[in-house]
Amino acid sequence: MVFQIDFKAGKPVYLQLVDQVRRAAASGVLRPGEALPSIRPLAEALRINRNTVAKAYSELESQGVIETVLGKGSFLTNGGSPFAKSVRDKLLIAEVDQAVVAAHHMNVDRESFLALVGERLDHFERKLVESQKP
Amino acid sequence: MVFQIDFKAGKPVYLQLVDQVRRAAASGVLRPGEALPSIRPLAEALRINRNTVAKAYSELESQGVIETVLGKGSFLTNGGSPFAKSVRDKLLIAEVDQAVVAAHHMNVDRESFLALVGERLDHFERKLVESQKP
DNA sequence: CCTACTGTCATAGTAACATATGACAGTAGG
DNA sequence: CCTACTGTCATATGTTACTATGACAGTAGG
Repeated sequence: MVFQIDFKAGKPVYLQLVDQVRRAAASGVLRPGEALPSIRPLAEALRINRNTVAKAYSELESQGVIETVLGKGSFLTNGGSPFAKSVRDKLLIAEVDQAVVAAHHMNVDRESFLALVGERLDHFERKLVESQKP
Repeated sequence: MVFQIDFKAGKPVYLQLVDQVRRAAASGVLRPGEALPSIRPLAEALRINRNTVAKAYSELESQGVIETVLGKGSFLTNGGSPFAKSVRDKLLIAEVDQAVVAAHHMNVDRESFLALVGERLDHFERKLVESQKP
């Protein structure tokens, strides 16, 4: 698992890490129960501070993506966020709406947009299958 | 046009305004050429600072959503963002990916997700039609 | 011209983010 | 037990993002 930090991205570093771990989990690159890189080595590899990685992991734990045990490490949960369904639905709708608004504003028509969504779904499904082969 | 600010949303106030104006533009609630609320009255109505509104409008102008004339006001452009197509595509893909990852992570399957996307497209198309009637 | 509106700029204070460092606590293996 | 690994906490520091305040500049109409 290789992570990548962009300092001039405008987005907070710790949130970049959160997103990438979530993506790795969603695409199957990281599997349930699997251990994440430990804080100190990962911080060194990414050239960022221990506390920044710790903050990202802490955020991921509060989102229910990982579980962390003092002295042992952090591990992917077997899936299923801790959010109530209604809350999750609202979050998902908000995400979808943002993409839909962006498409509208860029004059992307319905068919093109649905095609793009299909493409991206395929893209992640492909990564998921690949990661389960070897 | 009524805007709504949530101070405990975690998201910067000026970006909340940007999103809402973009949504209003995308859904047709605001039409090309139409004047936006002027900075000071809007700031007062929303109980936020004039400069916060000004910053939102400035951001919207740099995104090509509105045009603003000193002493006259700010107006919706007749559409078409100033971004090059490739840049726009990357932005749109990033938006879509974020929604797709969220869906994956919430164990929402492909069909349900596509159904949701269709729903939200309908939702905005409906608002667009409604706003063009009267 | 003057007043009332428009947006704009300069400045300053507060909060968030990231880093750096040191100390502490639990776990595993020699 | 001791050492080396894990995560956690507290504190300090610098930078940047955000918000707030007041002064400035262009426009329109009486």
